[in-house]
Amino acid sequence: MISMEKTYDPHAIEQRWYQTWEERGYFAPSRSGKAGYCIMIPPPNITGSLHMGHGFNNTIMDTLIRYHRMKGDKTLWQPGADHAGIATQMVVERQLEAEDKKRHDLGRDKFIERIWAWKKESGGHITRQLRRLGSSLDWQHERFTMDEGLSEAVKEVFIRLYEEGLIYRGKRLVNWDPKLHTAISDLEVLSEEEYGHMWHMRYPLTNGQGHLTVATTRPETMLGDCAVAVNPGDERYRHMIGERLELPLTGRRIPIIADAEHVDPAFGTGCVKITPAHDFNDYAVWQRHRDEKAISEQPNGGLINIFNRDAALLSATNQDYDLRTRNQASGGGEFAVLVEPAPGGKFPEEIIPEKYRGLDRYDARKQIVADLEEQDLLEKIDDHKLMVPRGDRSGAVIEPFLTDQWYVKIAPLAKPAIEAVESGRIRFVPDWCISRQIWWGHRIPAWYDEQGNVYVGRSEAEVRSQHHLADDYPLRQDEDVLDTWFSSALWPFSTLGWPGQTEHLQDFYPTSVLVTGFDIIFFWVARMIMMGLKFLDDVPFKEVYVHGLVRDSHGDKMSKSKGNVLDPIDLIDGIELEKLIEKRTSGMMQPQLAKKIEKLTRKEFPDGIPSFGTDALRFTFAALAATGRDIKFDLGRIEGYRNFCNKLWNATRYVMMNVEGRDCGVGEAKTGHSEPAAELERSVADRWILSRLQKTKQAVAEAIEGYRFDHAAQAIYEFTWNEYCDWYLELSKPVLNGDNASEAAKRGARRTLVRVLENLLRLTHPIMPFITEEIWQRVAPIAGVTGNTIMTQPFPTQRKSLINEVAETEMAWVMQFILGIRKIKGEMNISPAKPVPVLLANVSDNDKALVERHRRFLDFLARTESIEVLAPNDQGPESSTALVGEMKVLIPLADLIDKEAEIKRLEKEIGRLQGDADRTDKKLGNPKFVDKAPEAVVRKERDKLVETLKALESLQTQLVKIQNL
RNA sequence: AGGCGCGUAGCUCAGUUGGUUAGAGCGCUACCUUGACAUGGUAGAGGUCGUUGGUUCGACUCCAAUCGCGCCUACCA
Repeated sequence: MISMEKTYDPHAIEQRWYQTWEERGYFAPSRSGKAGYCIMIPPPNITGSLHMGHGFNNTIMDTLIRYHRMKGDKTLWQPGADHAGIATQMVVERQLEAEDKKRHDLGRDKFIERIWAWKKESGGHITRQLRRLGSSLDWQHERFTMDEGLSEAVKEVFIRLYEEGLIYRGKRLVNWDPKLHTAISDLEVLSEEEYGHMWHMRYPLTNGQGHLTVATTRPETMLGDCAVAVNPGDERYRHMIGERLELPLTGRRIPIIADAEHVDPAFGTGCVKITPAHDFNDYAVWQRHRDEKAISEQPNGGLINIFNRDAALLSATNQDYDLRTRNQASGGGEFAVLVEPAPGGKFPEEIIPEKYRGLDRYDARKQIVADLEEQDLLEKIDDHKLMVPRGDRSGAVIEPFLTDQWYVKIAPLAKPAIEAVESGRIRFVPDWCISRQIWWGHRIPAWYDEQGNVYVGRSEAEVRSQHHLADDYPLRQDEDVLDTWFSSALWPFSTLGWPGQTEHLQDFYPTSVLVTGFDIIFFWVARMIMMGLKFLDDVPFKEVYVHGLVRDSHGDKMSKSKGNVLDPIDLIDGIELEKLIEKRTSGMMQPQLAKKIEKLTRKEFPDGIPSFGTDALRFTFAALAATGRDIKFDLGRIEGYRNFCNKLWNATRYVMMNVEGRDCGVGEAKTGHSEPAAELERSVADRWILSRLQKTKQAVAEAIEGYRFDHAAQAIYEFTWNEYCDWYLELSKPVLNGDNASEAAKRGARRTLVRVLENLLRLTHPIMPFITEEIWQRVAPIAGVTGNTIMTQPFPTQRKSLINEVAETEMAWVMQFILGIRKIKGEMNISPAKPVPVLLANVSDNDKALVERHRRFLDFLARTESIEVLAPNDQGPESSTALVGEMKVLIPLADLIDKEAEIKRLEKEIGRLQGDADRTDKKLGNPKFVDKAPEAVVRKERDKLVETLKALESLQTQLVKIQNL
């Protein structure tokens, strides 16, 4: 047997054990298990690296998985990653940028090759980090959303939805990211309040009767106005409805229209300029009024697009012109654009005065404001707070933009999902825009011919054969790819082999639980439910465990720009201060923050971060995982749990020291537990700790089943530290080392020591896999348990026969005795090591028997010099007093005890008891209480009062005695 | 604006269906290198449970109002 170091060192064991587990295939689902238990990992982005949220999330999942695996369930934890379309493309584009290249220089195929190469090289980063957390994921079945199998599932879903008319292509306003040149969904847009201005602009009436003033936050969009709307009930403007205005700077004439729905007379001037191609609300107004002659006679029916894909004003000289014509010919293509001119109409850019063509939107704004000012058409500029929508990836201000995109109809899909969740009201989000103008992702399985007809199919060949198209008939595949979330929504079944009818699908769908944070995930969950119900007729998971966010110790969200990010790996391995600073300040978007971050970091971690090990980190996450609450991650907490690991380690050292090579009364090893091989005697301590263990097992199992990982962690912590170590190990010492203890008693103690420890390790393994495995390997053989790994040992179950209330009561007496003496010593400043003579007064027969039986425990733990039972009426000499029930434990004053101190001590105790007695007395004196409260409660109060009064009397006589000294 | 959550010891958090003196860890104070562990041991100080009102014999717990903080959703040109 290798000797154990005095201090637990996680590094020596963690990676070694993980490798062993993985190599031996322990993570795979058992062949034989009973019930199926399955969790899908929320697939992390391949571009990602592990953050605290992952740490927390995976700790919870792994705890559940290990628990169920030990319970004998057929358990699968499905690993994998998300291809993260936009994020990944951006990473590789940035690399190209460093080489002074653009993705168009490479072309689509080469660019995608390059992404795959990047994935091969760097995509494993996060999965390596997941391994460091001890996550027992079934790596043999790792999946990637761009895998062949998953791509099949994506295509299959797309086609089936298309065939049912649930996927369609349409021209709509979308959220356009002018930097990434793609549409994004509502969920990828983050609106934040920013300070801006409100421009009040005058639009002159064409009849020369003055003007209307419109207020806007975006003056440059006026070039695309098709009307000004007022509320029909607004007295100020009612008479003007139908009149025309001259749209400044353009020479165009636009109507005044009435729209009650959109226009709030109380806001701004009560007049709203309508720019249908660049504002979602205006678009809705336009749809309501498009058939009115005054609108429809506007250029392009009033739907006037003024921007190109960079959100600069259109210009015939820029590339969009060519792109657009090409797109019209191909019926789709790389950039599905804009508004085609109405027959005989103008191209959009021709509507824009030449002066502004080609200007960026913000340059155009400046110019237009200046020009309006010059013509005295600018009434005023107010400061104004507004919500500015930005792309969550690029940070660019999103432009509502008119394009052709693919959509999924949400309402018919959501309906069964809602019924399933019974969540009642969910807002029907506008249909889900699923096409993205990027290259990395699942390409849309649609082909166009030169007439613009659309063919959807699994492949070009399939399309040709299905529609009887000749081989040389020109077809061109849609250039767009699907939103990454489209494939994520299929994750719970695409990973299991769908559309094939696989064994995995049989065993593990629907999965058991989805573990996820609040984040954006609501929509992901909703989409998984919709897709699951649609294609498998069943929900994708039976339960959803939603946990909070991991924040820093002050409750702030961790973010790179705040410089308060903690890396779970740094907590595991530790990191030096300088390295931590370097890490926190490198690659910053705003380098000017670096100084502040450095200062903050130096203050908070003057010595860097020490190494805590994975188990301590996991235990911390578990202990902080209260439901519905964010986690404030406090280093003090993880330090405490590192110490806990050390405590467990050293308890083991003690046990090993005492049991190794000795007779532990363990017979032939069987599965589960072994029977005693030789005669053995169990002390009250043995019976007590075994009883406590049974209750702890139950508490831990119930806590895990109820997702109360904090309760599970606390139960384990308390049992280990406060019961097993503080009391039981100490109580075992006089037995194991005592000359007068029988061999049978020693055997009993050894057996209990080692077997309780072995149980405790299995109990703790789901939360702390590494240390428990390491220790278990040493302890199990001695405890009479065989097996290659703790991972597949049965989770401990309560043995009712070992619950022993008598032993617990008896131990409570022993503990009270010992605590009483320690308290006197502590408060009287007597060294705990100093043996004291003890006298007992008011002793019952039961007390006498207990003293006799547990004498060696009392002597050892209370350090008594002698224990003498006084005659029934003998109150003994002047002493310091503690009560054990009605028995008085006396330590004679002699030279040991300070009289004044003892008086103070007694007075304090009497005061406390008196308050207690008064309170209870008052309660019992209230007839309403006695009448109305349940019998049991009243009796309890009565008993309590009697007890308190007895104790009070006892201490009072003691006080008088000492005062009279 | 709507919805949800949270305010308990200096700090981070528990507190099951209302019923003894509201608990733990860290921190703090005093003492102790006792043969598993100083990443330790023993003893101790510290809370009118955000505020106000109500229900009740009894409220940290239930109800209402209010203050403070956070999140989600939506959004007015």
